[in-house]
Amino acid sequence: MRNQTARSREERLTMQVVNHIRAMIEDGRLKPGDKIPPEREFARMLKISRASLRTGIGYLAAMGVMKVRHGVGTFVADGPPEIGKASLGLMGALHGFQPWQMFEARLLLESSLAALAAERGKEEHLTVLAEEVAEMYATVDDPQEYLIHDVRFHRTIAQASGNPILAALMETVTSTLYEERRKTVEYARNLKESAETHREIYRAIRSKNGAEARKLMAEHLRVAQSEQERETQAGALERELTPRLKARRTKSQS
Amino acid sequence: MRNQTARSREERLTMQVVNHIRAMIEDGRLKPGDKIPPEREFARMLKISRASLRTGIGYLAAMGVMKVRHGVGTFVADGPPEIGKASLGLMGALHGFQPWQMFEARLLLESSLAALAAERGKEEHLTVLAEEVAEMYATVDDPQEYLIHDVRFHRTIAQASGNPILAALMETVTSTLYEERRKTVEYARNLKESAETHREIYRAIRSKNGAEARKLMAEHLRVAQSEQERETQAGALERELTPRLKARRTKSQS
DNA sequence: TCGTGCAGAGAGGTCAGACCTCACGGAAAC
DNA sequence: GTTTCCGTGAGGTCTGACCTCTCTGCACGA
Repeated sequence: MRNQTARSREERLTMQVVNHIRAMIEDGRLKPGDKIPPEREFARMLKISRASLRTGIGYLAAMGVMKVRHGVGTFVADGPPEIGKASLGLMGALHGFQPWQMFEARLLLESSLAALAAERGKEEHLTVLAEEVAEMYATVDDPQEYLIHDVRFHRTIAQASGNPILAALMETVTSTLYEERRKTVEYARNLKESAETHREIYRAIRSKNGAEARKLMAEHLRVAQSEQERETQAGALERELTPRLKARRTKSQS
Repeated sequence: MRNQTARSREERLTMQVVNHIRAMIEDGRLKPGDKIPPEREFARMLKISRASLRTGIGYLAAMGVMKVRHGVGTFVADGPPEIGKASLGLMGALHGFQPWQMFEARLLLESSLAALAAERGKEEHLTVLAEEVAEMYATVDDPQEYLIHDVRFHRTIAQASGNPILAALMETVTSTLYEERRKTVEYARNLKESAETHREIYRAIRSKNGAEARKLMAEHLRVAQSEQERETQAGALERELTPRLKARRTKSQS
């Protein structure tokens, strides 16, 4: 990787930066959580201007591969993999994605994920699932808190499936839905019932019953979908009846 | 009545640009294929420096929402939606994605997509599918050309499913696999048989037999996976046996 | 008439360096 | 011991000049 000026005519500097970092990741010089050199220094090392380096880093950041923290530094992402998470919203606006399509995608992914988790789930995953279920029961009166464990439960199943790609795809779809849910979960009812359902899913996975886990998960998500629709409506209704909350400008409500 | 300037604390300029363009897309001022104003002019309009504007555009380009063409202009993407396509490779290097996981994800998505296509496919989609199958038969002796129609066939099924989100997810996974395939397809055999399989899938979809379509597609992809593995091996083997390709001077070895 | 080639305009790509803002940690003040 | 303040390092933004790529249209020659 000396001077590969040969391909310079084909590759913009942005891509050179991306490829350089990609190479560093591939041969282990960079691992999730690592910090890359300061921009000024790195730019000098690569013999390019800081502006160009920043373009490349911006590209990687947009894809979720790097995480930039103002005043601190730039790091390699270390959380659960997310594929083009931020773009789903944009693509949605661009191509007119419908909510039901989102749910359909989720249903498909998660029910299969549950089945895989039942087949391949390790003891450690089962433990976490059990804990999250317990937490759900314990927080049925605190919707926001409940939601956190709900999300974790589903995320753990995704991990237990043993396929990080599918897990990442699920994360992509779910995160958008989750944003919406956080605003409406206050209007939820039957959280107890919801916890009950999660427990059943857990039991199916624990007993390695893939078919059952798939079926329960699918059903759970169907219920969740109609529940979400109801909550959204309830939220909209209340906001209409009590506009005193704040004349906050709802920037977009689809 | 705080304007957007109030949020400068919270939102980096990059995001302002992204949100501005997002808004333009959402209210229809921008549609796929449209060209945005030249950077210098646009920057003046938004009252920010060209550098910042470029950062924002770079972000959108990275996510596949915009397409930048040197010397020509910047456009809103107009092809089939792709979610974080470019990032899959990076994420793979970062989290160690395995080929079998890629195939598993594909199998899951495409078999369901085929089932949905059987249920919802419109006449126009069926027509295209039929054409592609015909083209496949016609190009069994030209692997590269065959591949093109192969890809189109699968893409059309995705479109026919009526769920652009799932289609986009499939596109994300498949494009990576496709890159690999293009290099090894030369070593393919049984393209005729492959065309036959596609035809059967088409027939299942045409007769609105979702279950059958799902089953055939799943089977097809399993075969495709092992075939890919064989081709890769064949390719590697040949490259090993004939290292002369690199030695410029073909000193009459044949 | 037709084709070729080249120059100019428009638009994105890169650069350099100065200055702003933020996060953090250690020193000074209380 | 706790709190406050400020220096340092790192990312964020700006300016404006210059480079490179595309496309187009006109002039020239076959």
